[in-house]
Amino acid sequence: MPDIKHFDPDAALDTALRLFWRQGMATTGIQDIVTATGLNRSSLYATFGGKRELYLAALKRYVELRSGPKYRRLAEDGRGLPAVADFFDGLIAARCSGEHAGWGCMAVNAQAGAEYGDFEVRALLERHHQDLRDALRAALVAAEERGQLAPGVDPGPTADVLALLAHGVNLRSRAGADARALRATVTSALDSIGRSPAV
Amino acid sequence: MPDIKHFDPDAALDTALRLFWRQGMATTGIQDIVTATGLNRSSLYATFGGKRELYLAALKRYVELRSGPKYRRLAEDGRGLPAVADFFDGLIAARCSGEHAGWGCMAVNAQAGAEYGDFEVRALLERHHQDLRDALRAALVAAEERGQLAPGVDPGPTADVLALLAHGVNLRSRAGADARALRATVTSALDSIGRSPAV
DNA sequence: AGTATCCTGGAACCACGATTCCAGGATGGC
DNA sequence: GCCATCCTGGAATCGTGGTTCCAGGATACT
Repeated sequence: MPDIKHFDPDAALDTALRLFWRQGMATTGIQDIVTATGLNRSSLYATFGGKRELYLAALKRYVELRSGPKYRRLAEDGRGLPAVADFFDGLIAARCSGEHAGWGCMAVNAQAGAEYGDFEVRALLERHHQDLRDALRAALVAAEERGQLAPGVDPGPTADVLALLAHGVNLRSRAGADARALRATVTSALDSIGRSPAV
Repeated sequence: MPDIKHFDPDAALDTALRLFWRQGMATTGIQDIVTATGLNRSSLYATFGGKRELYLAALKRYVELRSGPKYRRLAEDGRGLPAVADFFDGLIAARCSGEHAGWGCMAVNAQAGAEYGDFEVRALLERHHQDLRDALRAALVAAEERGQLAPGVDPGPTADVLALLAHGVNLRSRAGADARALRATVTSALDSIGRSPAV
């Protein structure tokens, strides 16, 4: 091994990830990434290959490191509806405050944008959606076992409803939607599937 | 008036609209529009001004001519929940079949994309969302008056939930989601707010 | 019929997009 | 300490982006 990289590829990828997340792939130039990371074009290309590969790596990183853990925790949390409520609370907090406020969900953004033309992107996003759906369903099954669900509420379709709701939250958060308003909306949705609807 | 346009501006705008709708603003080039409309760059610029103005006009046209009528019909339909169900049926049909299958909603796409950086685009989309929300609320108020809603279901927050759900449907339709699956999801959501939940 | 006005066609313009290439420098094994 | 190997910096390349300009042609009023 004659020479070694003078920078941290993971850190660089994370910087690129943030740019793609906020601005989308089409409107983020290589120059933007060069400027933000501080490293040179040559190093970028030598390390990641090209813009498409870089975006793909960033999206994969997002799905695995940002979404993945949240979904896994939801799926493994056995408390039922409280777990679902906590999941949405965390989601709204992450979307409306802190460093990434107003950025939405990178995967949702990609789905609505032209990035979606890419075959591998499609596959990643499809799996991402299924992961969310499955995690919600696991939590709802737990809720059902604990008798938390109103009669006639089926975990499967309800998980689909909540997954679409989460997509909606992600989307609206980009518009700078108020966190309290989003929480109220989610609460209303969860109330209508819970055992004793809010009186 | 010495000379008159040799083409129909509305038809040209509609062609541009379809391109922007499908591909987004960033990835649609003026050349694409020139090719699709068959008319010349000069005519395009003389008529619409520039890419940004053209996109803005297309988006406004979309909101007024495509979304607007649907929302108005929903708001004025006094039947309550059946009106909401019909609205979603029509939405899913339009998103999953016909000429625009898999295109999603232009407004939703714009919200997730970089188009959203533009001030006027933001204003248009915000109003678009409010229109949807208001229409749903009007329909839910009618449902409440007719005693169609389950106890504890409030038209206001529920309209917010359904608006986010609609956004989710629009998003997923771009992924080529199955129309029947989407209908089942929507049915599940509507059942949980209706008077007698599916047994 | 003449003419001022506007529209059309095509080329030209300029900036910025992604990508590649080459020289120079640093590294680790022998 | 030498050398093959890889990394770095910056310039160069080539295509494409949006936009503008000008000559030629068509029009409607006088």
